[in-house]
Amino acid sequence: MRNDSRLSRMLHVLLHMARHDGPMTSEAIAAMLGTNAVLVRRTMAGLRDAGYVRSDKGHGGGWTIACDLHRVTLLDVHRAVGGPRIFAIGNENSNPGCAVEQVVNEAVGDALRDAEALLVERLGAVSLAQLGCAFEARCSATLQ
Amino acid sequence: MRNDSRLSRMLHVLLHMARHDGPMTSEAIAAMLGTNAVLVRRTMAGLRDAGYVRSDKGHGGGWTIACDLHRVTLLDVHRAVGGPRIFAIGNENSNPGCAVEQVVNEAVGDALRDAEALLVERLGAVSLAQLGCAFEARCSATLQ
DNA sequence: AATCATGTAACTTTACGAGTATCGTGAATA
DNA sequence: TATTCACGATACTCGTAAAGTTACATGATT
Repeated sequence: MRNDSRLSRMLHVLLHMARHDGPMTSEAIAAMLGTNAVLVRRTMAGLRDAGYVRSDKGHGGGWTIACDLHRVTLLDVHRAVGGPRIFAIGNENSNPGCAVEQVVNEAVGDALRDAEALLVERLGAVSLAQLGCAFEARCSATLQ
Repeated sequence: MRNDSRLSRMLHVLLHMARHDGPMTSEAIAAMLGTNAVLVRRTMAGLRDAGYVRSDKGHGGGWTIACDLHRVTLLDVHRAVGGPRIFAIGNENSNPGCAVEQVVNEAVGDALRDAEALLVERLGAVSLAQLGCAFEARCSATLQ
C-alpha cells in the first residue's frame, strides 16, 4: 500500500478553505488534490463528524470550516480521518508464548511506543491556525 | 497489509540461534516462527549479506551466527532486512507546487522525521547481546 | 420541475509483505 | 559415484487497506 496521505491531504484542504470565501464543492477540492469527489466526501466525512467542517447540499452548497482553527491541532485531524495505524513495522504476535519472543517484542515495542508518543506530541502541538501563519510567513518571505 | 514483522522475527531467530549449538536449518527456523522455509531464506539473505549470519549447504548445513552479538544493534538488523519504510502515513507529493501543500508537508514531515530519529536512536542503542541478557534476566526472575 | 451538491453502496486498482510450489546447485555421506 | 540434505532462486498467489471509479439516491436551491 502507498502511504496513507489522508492527514496531509486534509490539512492541505483545510488551509485552502480557510483562505476561501464561501463553501467549496467536493469537485473543486478533488481537482485541487488531483483526485475525485467521492474520495473527498469519504475522507471529509470524518472531519464533519468531528465538527471541524460542515457540508451543505444543493445550490451554493459544499464544504465550510466550522471550527476555531486555533483549537484544532494536526493530531485532531489525524484522529478525525480515522488514521490509527502509524507504523508499517511491528511485532508478529502481540501475545507470544515464547519467552525469547516476549523479550524481543518488548524491546521493539518500547522503541515504537516512544516514537509514537513523540509523533503524537509534535502533531498535538501545532494548530491549524499556526500552519496558516507559517504559510503567510513563507509568502511574505518570498515576496521580498 | 499486516505489519512488516521482519525485524522482530529476525531478532527472535538470532536470539534462538545464539543459544543453540551448531547450525539451524531453514526448516527448523520456519517451524519456530510458524511460517515456511522459503520465507526464512529470503529474509535471512539480508542478514547474510550484512555478515551477521552464515549459511551452509548440504549435510549438517544451515544457518550460523557469524558476528559479535555485542557489535550488532537492532537498527543494524532492521537495515539488514531491507526495512526502509517505517511509517504507514506520509505526504502525497514529496515535491508539490502548491505553497500551502509545501507548508503542510514540512509540518507533517518534520514530525515524522523527529519520530523516526528517535526510533533509530532507540534501536541503535540496543545490541543483540543486551537482548540476550534481558532474556536471561527474565528467566532467572521467573524461576524465583 | 430542473439543477446542483452531498451521501452511499459496490465495486476495481494498486502496492507489498507474506505464503507457496518447484527446480537448480553444491556439500556431506554411503 | 549416487543419494540425500540443505540452501538459492524463480515465479507465482494471497491478504489487506488506501485509493480510485461508477452509479444512483437524497435533499436544497432556483
